Amino acid sequence: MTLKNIAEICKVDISTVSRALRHDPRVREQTRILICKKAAELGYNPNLAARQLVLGKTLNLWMIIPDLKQSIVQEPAQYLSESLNCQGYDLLVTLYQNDAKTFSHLLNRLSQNVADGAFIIPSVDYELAPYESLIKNRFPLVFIDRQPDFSECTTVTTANTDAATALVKQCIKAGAEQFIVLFNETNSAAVARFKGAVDIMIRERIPFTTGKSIPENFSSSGKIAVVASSSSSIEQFYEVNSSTLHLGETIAGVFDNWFGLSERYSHIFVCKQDFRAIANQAAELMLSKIAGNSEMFQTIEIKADQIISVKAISH
Amino acid sequence: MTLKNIAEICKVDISTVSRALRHDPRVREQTRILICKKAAELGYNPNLAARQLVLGKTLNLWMIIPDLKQSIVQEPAQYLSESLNCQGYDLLVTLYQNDAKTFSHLLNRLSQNVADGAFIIPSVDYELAPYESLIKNRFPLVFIDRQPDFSECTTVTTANTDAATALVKQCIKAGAEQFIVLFNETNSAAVARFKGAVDIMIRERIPFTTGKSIPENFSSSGKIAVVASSSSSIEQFYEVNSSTLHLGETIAGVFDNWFGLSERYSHIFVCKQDFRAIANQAAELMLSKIAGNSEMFQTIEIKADQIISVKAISH
DNA sequence: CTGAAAGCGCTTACAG
DNA sequence: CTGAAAGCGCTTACAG
Repeated sequence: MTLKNIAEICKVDISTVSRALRHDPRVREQTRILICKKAAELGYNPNLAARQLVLGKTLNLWMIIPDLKQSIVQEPAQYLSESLNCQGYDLLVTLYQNDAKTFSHLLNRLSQNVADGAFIIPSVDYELAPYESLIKNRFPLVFIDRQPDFSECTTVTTANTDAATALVKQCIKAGAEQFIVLFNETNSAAVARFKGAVDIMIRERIPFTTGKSIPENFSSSGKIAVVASSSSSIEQFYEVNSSTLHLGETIAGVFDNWFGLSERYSHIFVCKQDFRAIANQAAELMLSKIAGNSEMFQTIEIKADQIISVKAISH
Repeated sequence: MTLKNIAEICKVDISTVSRALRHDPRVREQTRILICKKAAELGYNPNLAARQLVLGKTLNLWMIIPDLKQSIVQEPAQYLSESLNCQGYDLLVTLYQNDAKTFSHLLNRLSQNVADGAFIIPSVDYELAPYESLIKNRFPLVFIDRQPDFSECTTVTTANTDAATALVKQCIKAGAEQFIVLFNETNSAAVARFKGAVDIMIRERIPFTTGKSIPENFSSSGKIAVVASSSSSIEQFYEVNSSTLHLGETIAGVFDNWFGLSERYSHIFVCKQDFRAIANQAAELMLSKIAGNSEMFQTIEIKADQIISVKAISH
């Protein structure tokens, strides 16, 4: 069922059908009504590929993500999808499974006019190479959470340095005297958190380590806090060092969610990223890039929502 | 950068460029090499919309899902994405946020030639209406986990009735004497689980309730088991009835994952669905539908992987 | 082995 | 208010 079929049935030109269906005011109401009625009867649906070809835009936006397990992936995807729908765009989520080949494949698709822009959460390729062609062609790209190692990119992320500092302060307030800092992921978000955590410890002369085990110079009586991006890192650390850690005495500080065994810790703090604000900011930047208003590259940091206490025992 | 540009530069016809780039053996090797070299130099990328228009296929498959929070969504999405990539398809995940309007919108897109087929996890519309046009046009559709209320559909799901029966048996083996059955979701998967759970209880004359609270005729000494699709349903029940339930004595049985507070229960059983098998089966059905080999509608049940014991205390 | 031509299903100046 | 024509960027019979 195409415009041509409808044109034949209504005995008008195909161009009139096209106009009528898009409610072009130039077509006579009577003609329009007839055409729309027939089109509905026949179950006409436009062929989007044809429309895209002539208009040069797709009204699709891609979101390229490593997997579906992390909150930083799930939540922005939901919020973006919602807010972009209202703007007339469809958000299409594609997974690269932390695989560099698949990642390049998906970036390549973007160069083939499948979308008008893309949100990217990178995690395998921080080099310029796979992005080169997109960047040369000024394809609208917005990075979320973490960014590649080159400067020609726009990124929306949490104010991770400040957030990590705040998280550490909470732990100190709860009695932490020594720290294990586990922000070891090799991405810009973890690097910022690491900096935020370590800076304050150096400033306050608090002993800390960034290794996988508890060092000898840690005082056996000093209360230990472990800070990390996810509870699984902390749990893993706990298991390796369970002989030295006392059950129910360690303090834990993580981002986003706590999924660990609570009984192991005396206090658990969770720093909540403001995913809704991140998504809204990313959507806004994308739309202005598509409109051609924002040629600039910038990194926008969103303040973390709050730090909540999942568990606190009085001592 | 289009075929036309390359044709001009190489001083050949556009059709020769098209053939050369697709390695048509008819073009002379020397010509092909020149063309491919130039195309690479110029960073040529085909316009997929144009190709789709002439070929009448997109090599895209959509997956339409309610949200990203459930394992039944996350895991099949990952496995499908992986296996379909190998077959030359891109899997595009779209979210309808449990919203009927958005859901219809996405189904409508499918009628507009955006994909060659779609995997659907329904949860708002079990009626025929929104699917009608797709079904009339024999658009390849594979439902996952749950299915709509009409028969013209192909579904891949867990053998939920058997799985629920097995889960109940585990609880009985662990000492359960009375049951709370919470499979209350209004979808085909929950209905099958409900049946599997209740059937065996009736057969074995075990007292059970399907309500939101513990009924009076429950013996106060008999060990209680609660079975549900997710741990959050059980936790919610526990909180409402915490005054009657004894801490650490109830038995819990759920599907997929345990996220609850373990200390409340004496035994926790988790029935693991075989998401990999579900995804593989769904992919296979989709491909044969696209190839036109499978006009049949069928429901395929995948045996649950296993029931694991997350917590068991000896008594 | 290569070219000229038609066509996929749309949109949109340009005439009338 | 409507039609005839060109064109978006490809692919593929059909000739030669």
